[in-house]
Amino acid sequence: MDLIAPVGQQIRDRRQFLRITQGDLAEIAGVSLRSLIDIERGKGNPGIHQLMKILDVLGLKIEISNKG
Amino acid sequence: MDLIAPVGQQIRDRRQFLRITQGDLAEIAGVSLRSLIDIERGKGNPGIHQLMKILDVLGLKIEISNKG
DNA sequence: CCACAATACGCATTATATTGCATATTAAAT
DNA sequence: ATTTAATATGCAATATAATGCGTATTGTGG
Repeated sequence: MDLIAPVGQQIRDRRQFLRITQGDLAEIAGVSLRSLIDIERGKGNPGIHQLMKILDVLGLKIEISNKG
Repeated sequence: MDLIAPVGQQIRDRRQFLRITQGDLAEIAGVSLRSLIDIERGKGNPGIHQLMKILDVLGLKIEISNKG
């Protein structure tokens, strides 16, 4: 049931592209390092707020679209 | 702090387009009617699983994209 | 190899979402 | 206008996410 794994991967990819650590991203986004780690790893079930705080810092956003 | 209001609105729009009730959608998606109501209204902070269960039934999906 | 930084995980605590129930409000149909 | 369905809200109970701490593992530069 690893529904958010792809989302976590995208977050990680983008973070690494920007060359910032999990610790820094977590602090800037205002979430715990622990939470960010879990999200990147596709663990758990983050709230949409939590997710948006992180995406915001990375210059990303959530979109709803039709399924292929 | 109504971050998910637009998401809720999209869910509602799509549901109404499909002419199903909140009760039916909630049941099919496997979430409580109460939760669906709150999400459509932009209240609270649903988990991504919760959200995906609903989007799935509606033939919608979450995408991560660059911010404009 | 060694030291240091970054990432990861188990566990307990705290914060918050989810749910059900009762009840209210709103909308639709006859 | 009356009845019935649909949508909405307050509240209490339960489930689950978020966090912090300690520690382990992995990665990286000297």
